[in-house]
Amino acid sequence: MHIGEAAKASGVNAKLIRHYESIGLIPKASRTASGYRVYTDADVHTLIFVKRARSLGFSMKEIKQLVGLWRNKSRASSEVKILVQKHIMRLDERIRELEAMRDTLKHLARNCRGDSRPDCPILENLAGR
Amino acid sequence: MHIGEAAKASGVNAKLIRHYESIGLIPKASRTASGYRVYTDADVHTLIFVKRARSLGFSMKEIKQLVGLWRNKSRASSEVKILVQKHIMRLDERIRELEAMRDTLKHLARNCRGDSRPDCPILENLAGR
DNA sequence: TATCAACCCTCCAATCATGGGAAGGTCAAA
DNA sequence: TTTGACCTTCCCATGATTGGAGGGTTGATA
Repeated sequence: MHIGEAAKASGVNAKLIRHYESIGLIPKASRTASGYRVYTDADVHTLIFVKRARSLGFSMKEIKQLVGLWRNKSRASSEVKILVQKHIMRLDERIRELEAMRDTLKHLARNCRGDSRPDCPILENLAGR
Repeated sequence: MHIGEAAKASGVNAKLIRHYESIGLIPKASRTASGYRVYTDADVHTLIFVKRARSLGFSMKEIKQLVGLWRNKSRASSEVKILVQKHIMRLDERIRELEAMRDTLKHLARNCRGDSRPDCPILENLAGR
C-alpha cells in the first residue's frame, strides 16, 4: 500500500510517517519504480505501536528503544520495565510541577475580584511576591 | 547597569534578556555610545515579572498580555482574572492527560515481571491493545 | 488523447522557549 | 599594552509536528 493508505490504517499522517523514516524511527520503506513508498501490514503495525507510545508521552528516543525491544525476541522484560518506570517518574514530577502552578494561580484568582477596577492580587504577586 | 548585572539582579540570563527584547516582550533597552544595552531598576523589575510568570507556566504571548495589563494602570482586574482562569483550565487539562498516561503505565508496569524473560504486557499493550 | 483530481515526491521553513558557540568590539585594571 | 571579563550580532540546535512550494505519477473520464 502507498503512504496515504498506511496513514489511514495507522492513524499516523503521511507527513509524520516520512518524518519518522527520516529520523530512523522506522526503517526506510521500499519504493515503487516511480519512487512512491510502499508499506506492508507489518509496517502499519509498527506505526500503530509508535502512535500508542506517543500517546503515553514517551519521547522519540524512548520510542526508538521500545521499538527495538519489541522487535528483539530475546529481550529481558526488565529492560522495558525500567524504561517505563523512569518515564512514570518523569510524569509524576511534571504533574507535581503543573499542580503547583495551578494551585498557586487558583489561590491568587480566588483573591482577585475580577471587576472593572484595576486592583489585582495576581499582578501584585507576579510583580514582586 | 549593563546586561550582565541586570541578568544577575533579575535571575534571567543575558541571552534570554536579548531574546525577550527581540520578540518585543520587553522594550528595547537604551544603549551606551559603544552599543552596550543599559538597564534600570524598573527594567529589572519587569524581567522578574516575566520570570515569575514563566515559572507559573504562562506562554510568552500571555506574558506579553500580562505585562501590558500590569503597565496599564486603568486595566480591569477582570481581564487579568479571565486570562488566568483560562490558563488554569489548560493546566488542569494537561494534568489530567499526564495522570491518564501515568495511570495506564503504572497498571501495565505492575503486571510486568521485569525479569530476564521476554514476556512483557507493556509491549503487548503498545503493540495492539 | 487530453485533461483533471487525487495522489505522491523533496526541500525548506515555521512553531515554542531556550541555549550554544563563533567572531569580533569595549572596558578596566595591572 | 596586555589581559580578561565583559559586551555585540549572527547563525544554529533542540523536539515533535505542521505548513507550504514546486513538481512528478496515477487512474478515471470527457
